[in-house]
Amino acid sequence: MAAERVEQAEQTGRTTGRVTRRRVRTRARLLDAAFEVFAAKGFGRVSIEEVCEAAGYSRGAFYSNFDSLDELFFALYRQRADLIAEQVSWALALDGPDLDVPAAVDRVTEVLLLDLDWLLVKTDFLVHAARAPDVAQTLLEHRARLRRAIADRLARARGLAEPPAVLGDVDSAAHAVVAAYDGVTAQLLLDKDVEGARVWLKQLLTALLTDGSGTPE
Amino acid sequence: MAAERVEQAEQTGRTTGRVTRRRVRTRARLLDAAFEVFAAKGFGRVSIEEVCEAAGYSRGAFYSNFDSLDELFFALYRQRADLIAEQVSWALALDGPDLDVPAAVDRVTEVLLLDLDWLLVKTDFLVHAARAPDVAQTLLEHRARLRRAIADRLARARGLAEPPAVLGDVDSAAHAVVAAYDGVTAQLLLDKDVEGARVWLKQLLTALLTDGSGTPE
DNA sequence: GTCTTTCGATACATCGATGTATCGGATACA
DNA sequence: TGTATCCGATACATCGATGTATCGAAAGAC
Repeated sequence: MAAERVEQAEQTGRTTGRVTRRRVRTRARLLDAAFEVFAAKGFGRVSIEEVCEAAGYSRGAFYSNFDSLDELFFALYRQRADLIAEQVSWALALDGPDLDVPAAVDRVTEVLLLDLDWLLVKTDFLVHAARAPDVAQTLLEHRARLRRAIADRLARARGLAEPPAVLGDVDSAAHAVVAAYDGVTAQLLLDKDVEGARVWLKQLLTALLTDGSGTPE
Repeated sequence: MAAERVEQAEQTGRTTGRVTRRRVRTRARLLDAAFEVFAAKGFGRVSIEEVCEAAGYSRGAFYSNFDSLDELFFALYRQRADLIAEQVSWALALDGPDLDVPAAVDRVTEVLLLDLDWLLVKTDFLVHAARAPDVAQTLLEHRARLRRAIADRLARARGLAEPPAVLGDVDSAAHAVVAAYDGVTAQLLLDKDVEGARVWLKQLLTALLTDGSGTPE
């Protein structure tokens, strides 16, 4: 029942009927608390009560807003993922019509590897999605959108800049960019060296996106 | 107490004192069952009892062999990871002194992306390790060994083949290989398209390891 | 300000998982 | 084959988490 209410609210964008202020606040706080707790302990080791405690609410509040931890997790992921996606497309759009590859790589790298906690939660979610086909579907669509955005950007730049890589089309290149990101993430989750990861990702991306001929201007 | 016994047994490679046959068998069966169950449901959603049931034992057997699910998980990871590592170094060593890059890539790719269940468990373990520094340490060492093996192989091939990539040294190249592997894994976990992933990984690796000048012979 | 509706806190019932202690059968060794 | 040891099954006690039902208080409508 909690889920239906929320759905309704999201459809209108505003609260429908008598769905209200207080609710939005507590829902937001629950989500924030969940983020902290999930990041710290991992989705699999968190109880509903822990989330509520961290948020300063009782379980009553939780069950009034969500039906299960899974649902909350999903909502949390959507919220944060959308936010990141926005930042990325913003970073990609910064240049004029022609793209300065190294600069764009720099900007995107900053955004993507900024928050270790987010990477933790995101990876947790990946593992979760890997066993829930419908969730996986959603995640795949997110990833596809991201790739599309990158591919579009690269395509626009292609005419002016040098040929990009050994990878044939821009789609492959975009695919490679995402793969590199995921790859670097894995290492980062273990060694926690954010700066190192950032440097390494930049290096990797430039290697993938520019030909062997050196940095383009 | 279960842990100490096991440690002892692993040191000698054979059973010490009165540690014995039956034990080894049930331990192995518990590990196999754990693999299945973890792959199917994810580490976070599995109870000790479920593992025992799948293995055809009672919880008594479990507590006689392990102290916790975490310990079993760790043991399981080591077992399988060592096995894979062996297969990989075998695949790498197949060529003579000089390396046939595409062929080696083919072979390694077969080994690495063969078993979807293993990827699931492995990723679960990564997420687990990301929050347990000592476990992370072990995993990092595993990865370092793998990179070293790749780097060594590349170094031996370098003299004869063409310059490899835009990435400077062989260490960077090895690093990139691992990153590509992890990156492709993420996608594979979602779309479950093993063949596609294999093709894509090959493409990515050849792009990283051979210069833009085309496939080397 | 009142009145109605909604939200969230509390209390309760239940369930499943954990860990331990104990015991009977299996196994190695003489 | 006898015997001492080990292994794993069973039973039990406990704990924590879940979900629900109920109720008082807050918030919006008028």
